Amino acid sequence: MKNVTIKDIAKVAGISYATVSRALSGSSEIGEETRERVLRICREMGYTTNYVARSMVMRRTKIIGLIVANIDNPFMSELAYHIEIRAREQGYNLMLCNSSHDLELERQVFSLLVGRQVDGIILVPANSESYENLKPYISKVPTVFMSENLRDLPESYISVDNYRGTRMGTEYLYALGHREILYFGRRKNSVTHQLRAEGYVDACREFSMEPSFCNSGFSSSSIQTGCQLARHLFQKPLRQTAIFAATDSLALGVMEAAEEVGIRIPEDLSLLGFDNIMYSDLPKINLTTIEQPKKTMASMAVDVLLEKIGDASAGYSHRILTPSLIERGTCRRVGLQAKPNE
Amino acid sequence: MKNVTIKDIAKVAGISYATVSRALSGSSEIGEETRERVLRICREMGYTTNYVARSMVMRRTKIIGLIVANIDNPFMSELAYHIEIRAREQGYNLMLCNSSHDLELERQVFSLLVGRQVDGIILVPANSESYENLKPYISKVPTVFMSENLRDLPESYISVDNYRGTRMGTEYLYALGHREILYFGRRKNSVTHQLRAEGYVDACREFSMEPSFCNSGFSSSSIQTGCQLARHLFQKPLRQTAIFAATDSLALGVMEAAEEVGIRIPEDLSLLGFDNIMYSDLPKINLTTIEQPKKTMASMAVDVLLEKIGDASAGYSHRILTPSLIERGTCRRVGLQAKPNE
DNA sequence: GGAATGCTCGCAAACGTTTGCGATATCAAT
DNA sequence: ATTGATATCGCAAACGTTTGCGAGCATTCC
Repeated sequence: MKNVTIKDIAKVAGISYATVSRALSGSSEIGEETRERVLRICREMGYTTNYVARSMVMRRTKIIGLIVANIDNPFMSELAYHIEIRAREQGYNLMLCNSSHDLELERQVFSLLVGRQVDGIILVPANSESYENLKPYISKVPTVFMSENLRDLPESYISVDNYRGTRMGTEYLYALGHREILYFGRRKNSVTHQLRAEGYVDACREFSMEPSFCNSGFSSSSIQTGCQLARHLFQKPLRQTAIFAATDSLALGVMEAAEEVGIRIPEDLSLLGFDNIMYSDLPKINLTTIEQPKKTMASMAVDVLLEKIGDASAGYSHRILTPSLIERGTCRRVGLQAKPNE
Repeated sequence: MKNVTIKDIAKVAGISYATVSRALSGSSEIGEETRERVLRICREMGYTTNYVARSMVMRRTKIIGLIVANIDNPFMSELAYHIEIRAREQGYNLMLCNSSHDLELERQVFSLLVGRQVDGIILVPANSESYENLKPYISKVPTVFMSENLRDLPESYISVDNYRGTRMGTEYLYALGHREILYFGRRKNSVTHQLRAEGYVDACREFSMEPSFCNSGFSSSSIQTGCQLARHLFQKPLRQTAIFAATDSLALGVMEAAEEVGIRIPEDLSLLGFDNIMYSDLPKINLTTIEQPKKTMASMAVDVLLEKIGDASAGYSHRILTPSLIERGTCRRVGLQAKPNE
């Protein structure tokens, strides 16, 4: 039942176990015939290298930790998929943890991962306080932040240009004729949301529209929270002709609430999302949205992380990817109704 | 930069490092005052136990491996979420791998995980050949199979009663007045699909309906494959009044294709799914479906696994959970049209 | 022929823990 | 005072690798 070790191989081969190690590691300090003999014996005896022993002496585990708020969330799981694939390509395995949007838990799993001696950590922060919260631990292991970009963060992060995304989206809605746009679901404790809100506001200013908000007091942006928020919103008639949701999930929640009260999308109300999660593409959903290039972000995150792992003296880098508009069916052109000042 | 070890603590405390270890492990073979002094110093110096060193000597890593086809898939990611939470509660971390529905890759990642010395593996098999494919490796590490239940499998697995699920669903459709039901998207290389198909067939027999199939040649059940299949199906008029999709994802694909050709659901065609993924609950989707108790399955999977890890001599166990019908909006009562034999 | 070089390979330390065993000290009991 | 028991702690081995160093040997060069 005991696994066959390098010493067992050495014994049957009649050589020192150092030589076996060299045969396996592809070292040049070994004769060709002995190498082949060793490899043959390894195959016959079913040897597999013990990574924890190797990690012990090499002082690196070839494991990277991934902390997300919750892996059941189409955005996170898509990211995680591509991260795992990319990491494995580079010889790394993934250790997955859910922070459940809880700062205390996030700290716990983070220090757990450094105890695990992971070579690096990819973190999708719970919220904007994550950095301060993790500061003492972060110096212990290369870390790259994702998605939630913390402004002026002295650590590496990967994200889309959130500001540009909402700006682009707002311009799009303006071009469709909308003059009153509600920004829906802004969270206070998220810099990502902050930036998105700013892009929206600046675009409004540019077109001399009055920005208006429906803020969210929830700690996460799920369909449920979106629905609750929207239900409340729909209790009184809406003067805006379009809703720009901070998140696709929130937009789905808006759809749900709209359905309940009989508001038709896009006939009565245009709806624009952000993220382009997998299900926004469903024809029944067909949500117009701002896309985050998730696969690119994922590969880039592991590449940046590995770079940092390879060169500890390297500084940090911020990679901001450009979002793009995915035009589908939830935004409608509206006639310009006469306004007092026109 | 170097992490503080148990020896560093011993040095400043002026004691042997064995004593430090005992203080940390909560051993009774140590004085109360020294324990407290050691713990204090550990806190001051920021000591964290090195899990790989511990794993080395303890000969267990407290890591469990999770292999799924692809984590971006609402069913898998929901499962993974609850598995990770449950595992961490029990002191285990999760190492995640995607097999991408590929047997060769599945074998690769499996042996990678045993090399990682994981204490056990939870496997959502790529298909029905997975067991044969992994047989030589499986003896090396406690394994529990999930979801894809392999009939007569001499290993532990957790799954719903797929047979009962489709049987229940078919009965439901029959009760709604449907007399011609198409089973959609059966895969050949999946026992889960096999069992679901059997439940459907037996229910048909019971009600003397003629079973009919639209088989899938694809290796996975995604929205895309469902849509392609359904597009082809919808080229000629359908005599059936209801479609029982083998999977919610497939059902979503059917919706997509139906939308394209103008078939209304449920007015023109009733649609029943299986799995109850998160997005089936969206009001725009509102898919009637057979639910798998995913959270229960997840907790049970780690519990069964840990049991097996704790007692190596334990045999295997099969846990079959009962599915339930979630009645939503895609199945419609139909009038019984006069049939020749009535 | 001697030295220098290059190629293989073995020796042993090291990575940071846990733990069985033995040593010492303390204390109560006889 | 001697013994025995008990509590506390140190010593050192062990887990399975990698790797610097040196030994042995053959080859080559002057």
